[in-house]
Amino acid sequence: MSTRERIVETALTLFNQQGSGVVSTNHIAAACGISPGNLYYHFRNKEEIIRAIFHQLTRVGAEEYLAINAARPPETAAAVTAMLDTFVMVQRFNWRYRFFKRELTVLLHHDPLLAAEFAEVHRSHRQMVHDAIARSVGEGFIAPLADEELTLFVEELWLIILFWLNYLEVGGEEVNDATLARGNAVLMSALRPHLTAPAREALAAVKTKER
Amino acid sequence: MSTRERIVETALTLFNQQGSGVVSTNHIAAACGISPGNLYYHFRNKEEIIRAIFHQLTRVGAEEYLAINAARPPETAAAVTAMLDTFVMVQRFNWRYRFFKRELTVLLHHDPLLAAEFAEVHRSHRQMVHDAIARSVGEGFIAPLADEELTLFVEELWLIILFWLNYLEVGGEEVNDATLARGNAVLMSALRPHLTAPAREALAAVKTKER
DNA sequence: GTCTATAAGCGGATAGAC
DNA sequence: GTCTATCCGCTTATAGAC
Repeated sequence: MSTRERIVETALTLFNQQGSGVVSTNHIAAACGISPGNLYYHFRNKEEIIRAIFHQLTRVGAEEYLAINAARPPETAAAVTAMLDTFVMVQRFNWRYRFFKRELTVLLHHDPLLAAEFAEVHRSHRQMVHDAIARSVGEGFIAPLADEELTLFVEELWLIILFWLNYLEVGGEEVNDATLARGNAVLMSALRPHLTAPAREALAAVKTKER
Repeated sequence: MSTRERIVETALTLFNQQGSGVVSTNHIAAACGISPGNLYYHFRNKEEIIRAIFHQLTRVGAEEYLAINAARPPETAAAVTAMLDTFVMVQRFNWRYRFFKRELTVLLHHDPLLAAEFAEVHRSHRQMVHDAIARSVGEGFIAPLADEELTLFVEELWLIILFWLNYLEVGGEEVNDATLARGNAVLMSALRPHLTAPAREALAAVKTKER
């Protein structure tokens, strides 16, 4: 692994443990076993390291999402399975980059360049949720919605996905498999009133199989 | 206004504008027109100022909530009106103390004492939402729910209320009357599938009257 | 690419006079 | 209650040798 990559990985670990605010470039260099000067050879400043983490996060997230959803067949059962798998993937993903989500608003306030980049990714991800729901309506998995209702529904789902980890943390709750699963349960609770009868059956079938 | 109160108000303004991370105690003292030493006479450190803001926020929030909900009559129309008024109140409230919500996870990570205090308030507020929904079920305004479903539904609503402002900010959207109103629309969208027929009629009546 | 050394500045916090 | 003066520690960032 190159020095540059080691800096990014080390920074991610320290940021997750202690928060990016209290971890200085000196800390990162020391934990890497390199000198501060060397760190500044590879990165202009701390913001640039954070942006590098963000780029990695974006790339990895897209890959994992596509691996689950790119080629799923159009059956309701497959849709339900893909949806549940995606929920789990997103939760694990958020946990891996937890400092970023935890400090998101502060980081964006601090670095306008990062804010612009994130806003674009944010919109495109929300669009992906929108497309996924619209496709599911077409497949008879979700009950039809007016355009405006669909937009609000997507925002609701996307907000839960984005902030569940923060919700746990501000409530003083530990992040573990049980609390992450509860986040998925909240998502399902938001989704349930919109499911069609076949989807409910498919969901029940998947759940039965899991036991 | 006492010096202590002026420090708290000035700090709130500066934190909202620039973020608590970049505003130092020196900045606050200068903006107050007092010396750094004097500030430290009134507060042991910056965390104590932030906790003072939090205590004000908690007190004001409870007062405003009770003013709307304490003595509402048990009719469905009154329940719908109180609910809508509460949504608007909460949005304005979050905006007034926006730095606190924006930086919440970071602030709590930084100050275990604040974290403990906030967790308690958080639980009690969530319980208030729970009680309000349970009462509305009793009044025939919301369709009956199993206990587990009710808990998930409350978490869903509470999460939207807590993080709508953050959601807007991370998307690079301006916070204004229109985007705050959209937050209320998302809340209504989450609520709508659970409303009973009389509640839908009452809601439609209120909306018609508003025009 | 990597190191050492160091400049320059800021933040938190306190002592002691008034 | 309020001020002035000041200390300490730390961070960011750069210069220049190897």
